[in-house]
Amino acid sequence: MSKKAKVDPRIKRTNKYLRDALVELLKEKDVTSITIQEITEKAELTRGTFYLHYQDKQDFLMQSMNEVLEELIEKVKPKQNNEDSAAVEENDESVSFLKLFEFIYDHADYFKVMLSDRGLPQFRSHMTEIVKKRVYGELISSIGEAEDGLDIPKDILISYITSAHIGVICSWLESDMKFSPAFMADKLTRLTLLGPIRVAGLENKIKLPY
Amino acid sequence: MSKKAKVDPRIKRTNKYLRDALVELLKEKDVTSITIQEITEKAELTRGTFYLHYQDKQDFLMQSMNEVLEELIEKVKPKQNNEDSAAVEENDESVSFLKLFEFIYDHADYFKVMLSDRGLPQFRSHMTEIVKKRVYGELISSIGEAEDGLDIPKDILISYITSAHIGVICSWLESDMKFSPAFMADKLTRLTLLGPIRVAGLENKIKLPY
DNA sequence: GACTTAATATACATGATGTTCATTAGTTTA
DNA sequence: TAAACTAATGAACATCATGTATATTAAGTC
Repeated sequence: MSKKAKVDPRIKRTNKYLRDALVELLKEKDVTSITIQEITEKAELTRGTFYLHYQDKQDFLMQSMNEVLEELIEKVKPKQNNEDSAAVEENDESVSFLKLFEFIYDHADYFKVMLSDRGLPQFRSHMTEIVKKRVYGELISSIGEAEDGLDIPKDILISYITSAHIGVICSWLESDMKFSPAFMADKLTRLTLLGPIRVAGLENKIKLPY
Repeated sequence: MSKKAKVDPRIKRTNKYLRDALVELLKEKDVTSITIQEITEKAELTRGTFYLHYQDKQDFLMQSMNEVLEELIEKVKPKQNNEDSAAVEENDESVSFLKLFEFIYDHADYFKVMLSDRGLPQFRSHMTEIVKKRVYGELISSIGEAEDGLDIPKDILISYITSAHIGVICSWLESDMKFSPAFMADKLTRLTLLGPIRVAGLENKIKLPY
């Protein structure tokens, strides 16, 4: 299983330049108004070189997005009970949310612009799918496949929790990561398990309609 | 106060044609790859006519978005205690969420594409701001301006709830409004007040880490 | 029916795209 | 180290969407 296929260093260099240029440009203007011209100029490459590697702008954007997000998926994936690594699956799920925040922290520049409305819209939906899988996993591991016993349609429940997560991540990025990844992962887990009102300590002050 | 400034019927007609064409095109391809050419073709207008009313594509998109969302804001705004309308402010907030779902239901085609990743990214953030205002209003009216007493940073709390709302709305649209607006508004309120786990009836089955 | 203004038809300059090909420069390997 | 590959460059070209301008026609207003 050849993990790395010995890719020409010039290609790696070119790709890096193009992606760095993209991130730089995204700080100034939205992805729609960025041209291939501008990207290659900032990368100090010829426009022809761009077309040597990508079909068009969309292709380029999707490939660079997928590269980052596949790395994220790998990092966030719960460890398998492999041959050597003995069963350490205890707090697996909350760990995976911590890893999520840590990864985003390490790529904050990129995530901040890509999740803003200047970024590639597909990035948000891809992120949402990734988080949804983790949320789903957390639920399943807690309650099993119990589809029916719920008092609320399952997809509404999952969408509520998932989207809440994305929103908290965005507001964290917009605050320039005022809090630590560990703090955020903890608060997010509590928000979901106890509900926003109880976590805020407002359960007495608020009028519950039932 | 002249509410309507007697706008030429030809202009109204043109605008309607352009916007209808946009929605049609958005069902097939994403907003980025739609050209002014295509819009005017589908609208059966000249390209010159487009530039008689809008500076460019972005201007057109923003104006049509704002028109719809300003109407939404008006509908969702809690009724003032006006001269005539006596104080009926009882369940004001949950009513406003119901109105939100009803409005979206009436414009489902538009909201569905605009909130998807084919739509205008600014539409999502604008919607988020609108919902955030309502969420904020609901909290304030329940607990007052109590900034400090919270066990969690206020902006995290608000972001959590707000984004959860948007997510539920999106999943509802994607399911082609499987449930009624009243059902959705009710479930959403319960999800927030009781928390997702309690609403699902899972508080016994799940391991609470505290 | 006269006046006003929106829509059309047409043309034009500009700029980004995507493709091609000969040439130069950097990597690999024999 | 020289030969063989292959990536990057430079330049040219056709195509297409954009944005602007203007004279003409059609629709709405008074």
